[in-house]
Amino acid sequence: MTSGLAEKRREKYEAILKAALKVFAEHGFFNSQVSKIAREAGVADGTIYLYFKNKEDILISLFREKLGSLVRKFHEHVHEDDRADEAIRKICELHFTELEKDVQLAKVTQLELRQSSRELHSEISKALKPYIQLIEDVLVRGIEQGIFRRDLDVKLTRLLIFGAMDEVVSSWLISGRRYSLSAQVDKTVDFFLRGLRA
Amino acid sequence: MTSGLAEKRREKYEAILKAALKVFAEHGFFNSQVSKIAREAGVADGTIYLYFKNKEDILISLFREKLGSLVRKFHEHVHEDDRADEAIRKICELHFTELEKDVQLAKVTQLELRQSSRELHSEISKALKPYIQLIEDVLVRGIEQGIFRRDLDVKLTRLLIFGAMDEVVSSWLISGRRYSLSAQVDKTVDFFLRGLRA
Amino acid sequence: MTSGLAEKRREKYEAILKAALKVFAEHGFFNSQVSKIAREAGVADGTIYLYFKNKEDILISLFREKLGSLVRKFHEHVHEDDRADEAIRKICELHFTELEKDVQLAKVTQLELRQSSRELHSEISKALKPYIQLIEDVLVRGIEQGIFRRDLDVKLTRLLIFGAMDEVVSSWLISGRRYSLSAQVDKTVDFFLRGLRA
Amino acid sequence: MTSGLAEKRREKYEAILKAALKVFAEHGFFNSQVSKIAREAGVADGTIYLYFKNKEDILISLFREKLGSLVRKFHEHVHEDDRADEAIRKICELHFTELEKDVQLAKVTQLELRQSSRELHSEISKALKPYIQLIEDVLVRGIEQGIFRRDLDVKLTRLLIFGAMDEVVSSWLISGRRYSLSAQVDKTVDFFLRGLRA
DNA sequence: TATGAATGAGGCTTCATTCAT
DNA sequence: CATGAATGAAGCCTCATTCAT
Repeated sequence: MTSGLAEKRREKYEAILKAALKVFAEHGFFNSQVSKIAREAGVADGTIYLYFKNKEDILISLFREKLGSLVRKFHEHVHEDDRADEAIRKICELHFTELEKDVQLAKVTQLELRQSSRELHSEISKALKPYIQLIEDVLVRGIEQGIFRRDLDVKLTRLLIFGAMDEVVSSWLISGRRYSLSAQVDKTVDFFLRGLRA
Repeated sequence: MTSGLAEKRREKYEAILKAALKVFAEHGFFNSQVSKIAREAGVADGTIYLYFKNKEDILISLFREKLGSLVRKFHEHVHEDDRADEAIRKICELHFTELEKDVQLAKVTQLELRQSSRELHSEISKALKPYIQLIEDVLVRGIEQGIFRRDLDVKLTRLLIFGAMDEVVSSWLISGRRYSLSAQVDKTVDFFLRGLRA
Repeated sequence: MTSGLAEKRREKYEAILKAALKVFAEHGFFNSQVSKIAREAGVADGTIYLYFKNKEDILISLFREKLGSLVRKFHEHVHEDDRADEAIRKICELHFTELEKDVQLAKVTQLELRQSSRELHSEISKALKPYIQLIEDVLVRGIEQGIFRRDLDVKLTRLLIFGAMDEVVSSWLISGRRYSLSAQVDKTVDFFLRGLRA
Repeated sequence: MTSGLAEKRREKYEAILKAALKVFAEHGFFNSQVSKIAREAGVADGTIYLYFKNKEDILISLFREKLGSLVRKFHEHVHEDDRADEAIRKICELHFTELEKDVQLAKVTQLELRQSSRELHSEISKALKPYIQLIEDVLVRGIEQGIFRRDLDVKLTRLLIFGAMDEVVSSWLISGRRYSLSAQVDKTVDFFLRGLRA
């Protein structure tokens, strides 16, 4: 039997994060009040501070948790022995479908990702790093497999790929999600692979 | 001699915007105080409100002015009879060199571009529209010139290109500008053109 | 023991109103700062806003509470089966003695009663209505009892009576309360009854 | 020929007062901005301060001028050899018709008359004094003429009369002037005279 | 005299955080 | 652990008044 106590704690922790995701997505970080998150989570204002250091810590934790589980999902679906071009397709597919499934996460990711505070920035970079790294790994593998060009600058190219996908998601959000995001996968991947192939 | 009155007004208006750019770049919109902008501009707090409706209006005006002059610069350098591939190169070159020259503008663009407030968002989208449109125009021209693929989705592709460049700039900023941004032009354009060419 | 929670809340609510009464009486609504009321009430500035929507709401609530309890007092002392002329005497007596007892209330009533803001005005009219109505009821009863003239315009006359008493109080306040207000009851009522009697 | 200079000055002085009357009547003293008065008067903000010490001085001057001319009008129409009861009728008639003719003055008189500041209060009392005194004079004369009761307390009764009329005007204003004010003269005077007659 | 741009003190209100229960 | 009332610092904005032109 797992500890009922720690489990209870974990549950409330997640309830608060879920509430925060909703509130941040709706109003943005600076226009979200801790009290609103508390109400949404069904706890008292003070309770928040038993689980998080401060308001910013909520956002950071949120990114860590959410991006962590996203990255895990990528790793589950992209394997070392996959062909690199298939891996790139898989990555783009996951990127678009996962954010299409979880609009709140998409909003927070796109709208709050580039906020201000020093601490925030480095934390978010840290949380994103494994994903960017995954893309780089695939690029390296593709070169080794002879599928991608040898002269690729993998550090630069991973940014081009991530940024391009990121912008497609942002634009889709700003448009009010008036079209299918996942329907953009094929054309996007096509553009990438032409840029990558040997 | 030309009207000293309107000129004086224009000068102060620009002094405030210049101060705002500096303060916003350093602290982000929500962590910037109007009083700090006033001090930086060498005017009284109240003076700000003779030139701007409120704090948000400063940011919006800043975008309008800065992006407006950027877009003008693009139009000066990219001509209708240019080869589309050369135009793409020119765009990327300007994008990187202009932001490398004006780090504060880069910071505000990257950090504040995706802020929250409804009004803000639509204003910024409006300000960016002509640039995104310019990219699209070049793509269309490229297809007409037989240089780019006929099956390009220009609406999607303009986002891929803009997003990729945008991410390179962001990453460069986050890195603390430890390398040359304009040195990335060649490899970036190479990647683009492979994705675009017929 | 009864609920200490709601009781506590009520206590603080009344402490703030009491403080507001004092401050408003001394400086007038527009020259009173919320911070001064808070200090007088022994609470933090922010606490005020846990009990009142804004500064104006304090004044409105003050009127509602104070005039409400005044009106209640009138109803306790003036009964349906009283002779109408005795009822008029009672009303004037209470009007003068109650305001003589509570100078701060008198000041706020006289000085702030006719302030500007739309909302304020209608709220105050609403709070005063039952009192003016009480006077009218007594006039109607007097006519029915055959004590007062049948040709009285009760809507007009209630204003004459209220206005006359009101002015006596104002003048007494402005004079610096250099004479007894309640000592004016007999002569005032005498004047009224001559005007009313059949 | 009168001095064109002083005349010009007088004209602008009155233009500002007229503008102030309009603005104060519409928004109340505390919600009226000096700049709004200036705009209404067609002068620059700074010009106001060439004619008035400060904002409060505008209100005080306004009262002095307006009440002064009102009082003059009363003196023109009420003569020493009139019967006192006719004089009372004349006073009430003028009170109602003059304020009915000049709604702005009525509003300022009723709404701003009892505002806060120390200086203001005493100034207004001073400006009102001659009018209240006029009523008292008539009362005294009425007693001498054997028309009014010998036992009248003239100091008190002048307040009752003024207050009653004042309230009728206020109520008429608050009602949105939905009925004729001057139509109330007969019944009002009837009430007064019953209270006064020997 | 007249202007009106500039000033800057000051007030209302919000909200992250604390702490007594 | 949980609560939520209370705190009080801080910021945006207004507007009476001044002064250089």
